[in-house]
Amino acid sequence: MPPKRSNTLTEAELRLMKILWQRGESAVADLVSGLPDTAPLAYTSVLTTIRILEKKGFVSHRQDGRAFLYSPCIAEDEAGLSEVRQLLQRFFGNSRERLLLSVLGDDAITPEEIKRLKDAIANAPNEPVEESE
Amino acid sequence: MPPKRSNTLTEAELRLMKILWQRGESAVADLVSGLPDTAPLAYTSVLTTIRILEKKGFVSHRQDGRAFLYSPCIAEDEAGLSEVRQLLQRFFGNSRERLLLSVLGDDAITPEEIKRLKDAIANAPNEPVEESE
DNA sequence: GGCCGCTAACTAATTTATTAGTTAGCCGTC
DNA sequence: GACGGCTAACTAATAAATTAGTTAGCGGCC
Repeated sequence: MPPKRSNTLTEAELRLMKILWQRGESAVADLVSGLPDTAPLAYTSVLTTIRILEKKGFVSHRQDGRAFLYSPCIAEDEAGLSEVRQLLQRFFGNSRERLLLSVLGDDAITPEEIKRLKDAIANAPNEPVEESE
Repeated sequence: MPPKRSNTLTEAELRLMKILWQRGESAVADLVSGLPDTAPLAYTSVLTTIRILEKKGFVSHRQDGRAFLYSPCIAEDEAGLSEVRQLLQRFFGNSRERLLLSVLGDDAITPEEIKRLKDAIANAPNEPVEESE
């Protein structure tokens, strides 16, 4: 059995999604010009990747004259959360506590960051936030 | 440019690493029998993957009679931390706070989990842990 | 001593991921 | 009305990932 299509964003896909999240609805030419000069891509390369993103359901398009305008189907936050859940499942037995302990135990963390984490969790509600009704 | 070899563990690779972390030094036959009956793999499939893991530097082997015994080169914690850093870089602009806010904002989190996270961070030192000297 | 079974090594097949070239259609310009 | 430039669609090339078959060597068993 060959590898099945990833449900997460690959590097090339994420690069495009970041531009879309930043710029909003964009034509392919916009995406090309939105790429950093240090790592440009050919128009056709971007087109190929964005069509894969559409097949995966991460973006949709509408026609505008001759060109297609692409929009993200999920927000950046949602994509990040989806990746966090993936990580939780793969490496932390779905334990958010174990994930947090890993973050806290990282030698590269600074005291200021630890303080910010403490503040963030202090302000967290004790119940998960309900969807507005 | 084709995709460059991932620095992270793929699904097939992670499955084997988990067995190695659990069992410690193992022969290929041990890995095969350590796989769940619901998703077995052929001996040669495991062998192929474990050799890729060795090429990537995740495992090393020593000879024991005719067989090779494979051991993990990194601990499960280290591998998890490495993935967390990857996630931070890819989706959270290297902000641990933004990652934590994402975890806390997950609808699927339970009040008990939030409490455990609060406890965990309350017990965290204000300075990153120094290596023992 | 020759055969059986286990091992690692090599080969193979399929799919995804990444990058980009070629093609064909449309629209405006000269 | 033909040409140039833009577009999407199609094709292509390469490497990685996943799974597994084939080969060759070595040791033990009858």
